[in-house]
Amino acid sequence: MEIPIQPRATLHDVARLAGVSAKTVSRVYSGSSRVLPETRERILDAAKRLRFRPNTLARNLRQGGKTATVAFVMGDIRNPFYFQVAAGIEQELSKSGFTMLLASTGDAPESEPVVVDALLNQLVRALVLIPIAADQSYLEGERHLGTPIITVDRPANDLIADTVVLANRSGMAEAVRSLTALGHRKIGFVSNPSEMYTLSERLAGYRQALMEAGVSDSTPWERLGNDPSISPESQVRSLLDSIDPPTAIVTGNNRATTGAMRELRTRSEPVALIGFDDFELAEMLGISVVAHDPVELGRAAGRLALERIENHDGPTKLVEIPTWLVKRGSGEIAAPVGSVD
Amino acid sequence: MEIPIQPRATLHDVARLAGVSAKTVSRVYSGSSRVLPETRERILDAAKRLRFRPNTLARNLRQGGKTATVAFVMGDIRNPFYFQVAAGIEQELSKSGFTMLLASTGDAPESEPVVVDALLNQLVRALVLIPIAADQSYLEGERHLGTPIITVDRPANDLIADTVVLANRSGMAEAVRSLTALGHRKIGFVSNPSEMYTLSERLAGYRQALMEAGVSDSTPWERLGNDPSISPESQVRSLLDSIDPPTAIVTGNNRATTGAMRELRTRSEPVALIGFDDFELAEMLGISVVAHDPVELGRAAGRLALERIENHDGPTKLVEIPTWLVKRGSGEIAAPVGSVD
DNA sequence: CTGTTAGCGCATTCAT
DNA sequence: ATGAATGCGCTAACAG
Repeated sequence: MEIPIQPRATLHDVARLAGVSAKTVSRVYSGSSRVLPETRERILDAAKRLRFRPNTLARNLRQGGKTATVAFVMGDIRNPFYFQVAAGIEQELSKSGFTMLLASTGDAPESEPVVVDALLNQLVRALVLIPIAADQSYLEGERHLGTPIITVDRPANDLIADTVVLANRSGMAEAVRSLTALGHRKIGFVSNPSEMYTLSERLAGYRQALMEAGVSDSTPWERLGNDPSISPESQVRSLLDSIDPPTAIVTGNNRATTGAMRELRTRSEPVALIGFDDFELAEMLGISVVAHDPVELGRAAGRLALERIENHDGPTKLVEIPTWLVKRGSGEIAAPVGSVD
Repeated sequence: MEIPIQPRATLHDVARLAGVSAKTVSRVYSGSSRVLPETRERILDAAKRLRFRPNTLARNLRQGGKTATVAFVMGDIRNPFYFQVAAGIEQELSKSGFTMLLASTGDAPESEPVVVDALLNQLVRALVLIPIAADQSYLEGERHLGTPIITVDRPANDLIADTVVLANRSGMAEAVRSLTALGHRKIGFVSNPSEMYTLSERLAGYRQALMEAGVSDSTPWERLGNDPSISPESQVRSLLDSIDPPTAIVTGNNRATTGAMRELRTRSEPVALIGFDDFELAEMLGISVVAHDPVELGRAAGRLALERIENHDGPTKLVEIPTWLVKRGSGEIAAPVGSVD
């Protein structure tokens, strides 16, 4: 790296070398107004020789302090789900020439405002956020400054903002209905600790579908994992070992599905299983799931951000990304005859 | 969203309201020099009332056109491997107050220069790149302008740059040695089309270990998947159906491992299998793999970027991230007696 | 400890 | 079609 670092050329340097004024060079790069083809040539030539690259900072400053970036703040950066979302956002933004600034809160609620603030200082044009703090009211000020705020995967608390969520409730309800249609009535719900909002929505969908099938109290078969130290496996175990074990199980998320599979593998009873969230080897393993497209979640958020940047007005939007039931066998096991009391 | 958007306050607005000069306000926000506690109070108070947020654009411009951002350009944004890398980069950068600008080339080699250029226009302080174009010489100019360039996962072509790669060769060699130690000599190498560099390194490690075990020509057992339309399954099938089938198989990457598993499941012959790249359910499925930490790959790249930003000089660095063999059963199947001719 | 002057690199007036 | 002044918001360099 023995590089003789040369200073960065400016408009003026290019102008001098090309024998024109700075403004003319500026015109070439803004693209808008017309420049004589031959002077343009001379300028581009000079720019190339000087490795000129217009200073976005200065340009943006002059144009009213606006950048072409959107911030995305997520929780645990290792969670593949969030990265799929990030992928979607980036995909959508790049179509419009925007770039994405990415940061994570490391899943620490108290760091959310800090991280968000750091990004807002970069003068982003919009903020996409997976809310993790208890409360997003600290963003109220920024919102009044005209920065569009979009939350993903769950709504913000104490803040008006556009939101993109999965069809958690209806997706889970569909899964449970497919089980009740096969005669199941005793259906376990297992979820390891997960974010409150999505869990409660999925649980609501589960209860609703059971209600429709005539099961009014499903609490005996619910294992909600409020205690993080209890593994999904052990929850499934407790279900199956109970006096009145379920004939089918639905899980509230990816991790719970894996845990359930692990436990069911050690059992001989045929228990139907439908998971929430698809995963890579689910097809090979024949696991039925409520699938969805996390990338689409991101794309929707990206579009929402761009729309708001274009036009700040209009009512708050709530976008729901569809889920769909993928039948791969594990969920298509009929209830044993006589299993319904 | 019926927000009465208020104009953004500037230093001067705050100064006026607090009854001081702009510079004093500036001092409060730069933090460096001392300001009388009571004036500081007044200023912070005024700032809060005006929802003041220092304009990073202007600040950076004034301070020499430098931002606190690093660009990361990756190929296919849906590839979880790259996102793990991104996670590592972000993790490391955020420690030093830098943020990451993220963009993807959508795996289209011809778009790499375009995407890179867009990010460089944002005046990033360093560029981390997963090279995908045939040639990175187009970055020579930027390098001379002092922008550190770090490539990840594979070296750049025709460009001097710091590089972080996996220990592809030694990792694969270790896996193959563990098989030869169990008596295997006929070991298949299967890889679906993957990036040239990593594949050739892993192949080299495979060949080297076989050489050590006295197998000088392994080509009959190599299935390199240069044709994207040929699935790993079919390659494994062709191996097992050959006149002299292998007693063990190593795969060149994640996808090939899954494919191999799929095919081996349909077979009765006990064939040892070791995959390259770990995956979520490998443990549950008992698949031995050459594991590595993609996040660490990113962290190393992030550190390298920060080092170079601090100090541009010094020799080009090549960092190799270790891999390790995880024995879960599938690779610990001894060769059948008499399988060595 | 605080204020004044100047200018970062560029684009928006208004000229010519 | 091109050029000259002016200022975006902020901070370095100097005052005082």
